[in-house]
Amino acid sequence: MPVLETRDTDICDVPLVDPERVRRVAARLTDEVTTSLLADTFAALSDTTRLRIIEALSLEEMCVCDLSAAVRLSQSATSHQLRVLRNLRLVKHRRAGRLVYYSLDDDHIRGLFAQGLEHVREDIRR
Amino acid sequence: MPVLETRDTDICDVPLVDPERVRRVAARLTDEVTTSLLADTFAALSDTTRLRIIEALSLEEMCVCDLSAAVRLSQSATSHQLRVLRNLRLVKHRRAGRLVYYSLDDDHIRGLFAQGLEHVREDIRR
DNA sequence: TCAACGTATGAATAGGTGTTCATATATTGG
DNA sequence: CCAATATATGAACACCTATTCATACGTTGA
Repeated sequence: MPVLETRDTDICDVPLVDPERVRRVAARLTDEVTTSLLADTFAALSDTTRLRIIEALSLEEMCVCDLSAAVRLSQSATSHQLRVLRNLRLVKHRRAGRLVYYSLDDDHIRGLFAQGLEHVREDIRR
Repeated sequence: MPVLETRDTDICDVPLVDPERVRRVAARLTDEVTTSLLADTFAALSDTTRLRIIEALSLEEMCVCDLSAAVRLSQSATSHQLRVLRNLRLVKHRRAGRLVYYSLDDDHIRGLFAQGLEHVREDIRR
């Protein structure tokens, strides 16, 4: 977590152009806790390997071995990333003997993924 | 960019449980270029500082000075982050004398932000 | 034209992240 | 109960990122 600057007296080191606007906007910003969780959620989607994992699991439930093959990632790396996604409660898992099957546990993520894709594709078109 | 593992002969180092499924899913994964752009887009949203900037600019157009005050960040750090967002074409800017006004240049991002917020808030509720 | 001001940027640095390698854990077949 | 197998995890390492500090750049008022 980067150090957040605190300015009690003067908020900014340069004179404000429109203090009223600054106050107004600052007052409407989402609280820190929520923003932090939001950042964590997007961070889960900010890596190509996790995106591939998420997309794969959004298609079908898979065991770790098959998943790692499908996304072309080592078993270990796949497992590490699955833990990240598990901690964020984006995937769920069930045991089946020695196998562990993972699947998406969050429809919002599917939605974010889809909406992000739409944006990128439109961006590519230009 | 992390090193991507390549396995020509054997895709995985462990025997596959369901090779057909692996093939099927792998075939449907989004191509690398698009996935990479998608990851970049989400990466822009994966930091609380940038999220605050994006939210502020989604409310009102602001000059760098006022923006840095509103999001409680140094002028320099704000400027650095604006460059990141500019490179991703998420914000646009216009000069007004010595001032430079920034605003959101991407409605999709507003949508992603909103949808992400919705997810997080529902998550907090539980 | 020059000083002042708002913004941008390069370098340095501290902290974070993703992978690999080695190994531990859990489950089952024999 | 033991060997084999699937998955998980800790440590190490290379790379990336966000901030600060110093300074450069661009614009304007005097």
